Parts: sequence; structure tokens; C-alpha cells
Amino acid sequence: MPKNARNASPAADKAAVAKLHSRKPLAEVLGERKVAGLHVNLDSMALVSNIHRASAALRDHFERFVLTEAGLHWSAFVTLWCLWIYGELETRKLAAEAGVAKSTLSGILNTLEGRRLVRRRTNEAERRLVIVNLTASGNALITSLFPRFNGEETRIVGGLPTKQRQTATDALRAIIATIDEIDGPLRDED
Amino acid sequence: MPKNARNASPAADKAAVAKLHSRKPLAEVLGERKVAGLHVNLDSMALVSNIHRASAALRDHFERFVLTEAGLHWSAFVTLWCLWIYGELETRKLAAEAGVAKSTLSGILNTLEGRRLVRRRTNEAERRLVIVNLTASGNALITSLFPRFNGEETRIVGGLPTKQRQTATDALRAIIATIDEIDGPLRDED
DNA sequence: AGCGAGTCGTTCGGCCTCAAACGATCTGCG
DNA sequence: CGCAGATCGTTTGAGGCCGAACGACTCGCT
Repeated sequence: MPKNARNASPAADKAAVAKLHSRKPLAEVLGERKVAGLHVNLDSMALVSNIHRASAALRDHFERFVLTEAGLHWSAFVTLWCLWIYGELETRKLAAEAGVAKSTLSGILNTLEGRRLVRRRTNEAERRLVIVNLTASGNALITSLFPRFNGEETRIVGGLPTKQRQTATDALRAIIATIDEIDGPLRDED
Repeated sequence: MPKNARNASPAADKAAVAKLHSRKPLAEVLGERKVAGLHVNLDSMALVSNIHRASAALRDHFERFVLTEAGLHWSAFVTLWCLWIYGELETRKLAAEAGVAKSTLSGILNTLEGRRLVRRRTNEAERRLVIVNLTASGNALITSLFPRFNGEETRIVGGLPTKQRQTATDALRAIIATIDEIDGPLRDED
């Protein structure tokens, strides 16, 4: 499939998003048109909104420039990455680490197993558990992909002053911790 | 400590994610086990990784605590929100603003239209265009939802020092702009 | 007038995504 | 023992999500 073609290019509806998206911050439009007496915290909204946009833009960028040619979706990549880091993992922990529901992971593993990138194996001592690990080709794939990923990450965020990058990272960590704190109590203590 | 039934609680596989996720930063594990001579930029990785985690945690939190009871998914909410801000929008622009492909929006609009929350109408002057706007009940729903959203946003990020919040917001904006710059040239100039 | 190229929104096929329901397995307690 | 309850991973059903293909429509040429 030709990547050029100025004429008749379907594909990549998604690519138009970021451009239009960033053209005019929604927060401003809201400020202009809506928040007459609605007392809204625009600062909070701006930060949260930018977190989502940055996440989507990053994900989109990586899918488009690195993952598509490898035939992987985001979650499949994350799954392989986790397995690469941890060596092998039970399904339940892998799902948690990859950030998807266990039922979602089941489907992802079916896909990856079909491509011979991962292997499933029942734990004999605990026959309820299923252990997943990379095959040789799965390991080769993620090993070749990861440096490119990290390189792109650095290309994108490396331009920021070190101090700002650090501050932003800390802020995000704090946000994650706060949400954990709010949502966490509903879960069982272990 | 028995917040909720310790016995037989299906549901909310997703909730376990954040907890396990934040327990042990993957970057550290990577540092421990992998990056012997692989020269990886851990700072970049930490920032990018935390952007994704924060975005997912936020989205998850809002879906669980605000959207579920309204029977809305994330994208459906964003779609209603855009319509609330802009009044009415063509399908193409709405998709871009909501951050989804136009084909995805088509499905979302089918769902929302089925619930009588939005309305579709053909533009008579340009019969290719479809204009979407909120119904009265759609408007009522988003109007009631938005303040709760903003309140939660403030609860979550409001604890950060103003300066740090501002710095983080700027950093995210810069990241989005950088990605736009990298990806943008491939799109048509308008 | 007519026709080819461009641009709408929709449809289609394939996968991801979730919660809930399910079968298999392990455990504790009588 | 035996079986009720907890905990695995998988299946199911409804919908989100994408790129590609498509029909409807518009515009520019000739």
C-alpha cells in the first residue's frame, strides 16, 4: 500500500485528529461560550484534558510509526513488553500489568499465540493457573522493537528541560497515587 | 474492613490494575533485569509511561464513578461534551474533536441516537454533510454530568501545587505539539 | 451537458474491550 | 471423605475501535 498519493487517500482518519484537536483548546471555547455562572475549574480541566490528549497522541504516533509494520496493536505490544521484562507471568498478573481486563487478555493471547509469539502452559502444581512466556520469535520481535520505542520517546520528550520533565513526571505519579487512594479502598486489602 | 462482599465478587477486573500497576514501577524492573548494555533513556520512558498510566487511571475512575450510572462509555461522553460546547457539529469535525475515527463515530452516534440523546440532520445546502446536535434530554444529561466531572478533576489534581500543575500542563502541551510536528508533515497542508 | 476526481458519512471485517456467566480446580471445614 | 465457597482462565454478548471500501454528492473541466 502506497504511503504517498496526495489524491484519493482514505486511511488515517485518525491523523487529522491531533491537528484539528490542538488548533483550538476546548477549554477556551468552554470559557467563551459556557462558563458564565457555572464556576468551573479551568486549570484542572486543562491538565486532565492534556493528559488524555498526550496519551492518545503518543499511542497514535507509536502505532502508526512503529507498530503497524510489525502488525501489532498497542495492547499486544504492551503484553509482549511485560513478558520481555518479567520473563514469564500468570495470566492474571499479566493482565494487571498490561492494564487490561483478564477477558481482554484472553483474546490478545489467542492472537499472539496464533502468530507463535507467545506460549501458554498450565502450571502443574496449580492447575488453575496458566503461565505465559515469549517464544524465540516473540523475544526477537520485542527486542528489536523496544529500542525504537525508547528512541522515539526520547525524540518526543527529550526536548523538554530536564527539570520540567522531572516535574511533570512527579505530577503524574502524584495523580496516579491520588486516584489509587480514592478508588483503592473499595478493593479488598490483601 | 469489609467494604464489599469478600465472597464471590466478579466485576471490576480492571480495578486491580492500578494497584498492582503502581506497586513496582516497570522502569525499575527493566533497569534491574534488562538494561545491561542496552543504553535506554529511563527518564523518557518514565514520563511517557506515566502519561499513559495517568490517562488510563483517570479514564477508569471517571467511567467507574460517574459514567457507569449514566450508562455512557468514555467516547460517548466526550461526544456529548463536544456537542454541548460547540452547539452543533458536522460528523467529520465531531470525530476529530472527540478523537475517534469517523467510522467509530458513526457507531457511537447510532447508539446515542437510539437513546434519543442526539439527532442527525442532513445539511440541505451541502447534502453530503450531516449535522449532529443534542436533543433536550441529551443536553440535560451532559449538563448534569459535567459539573461532577470537573469536581472530580479538581479533587484529583487540585492537591498539586499550582506551579507544578502549570508546569505539567505546559510539558504535556509541548509533547502534543512535538508529535504534531513530527506526524503533521505527512498530512496534506490545508 | 457530462464525466472524472475529490469529499462527505456509512458500511464492513477484524480485533479490542468490558462485565458477567461459566467450567475447572483448589481449599477449608464438618 | 465430601462438598460449599473462593479463585483460576475462558467464553459470551454488546459495543468501541480502526482502515478500507462504498454510495451519494459536489465541483471543475471540457
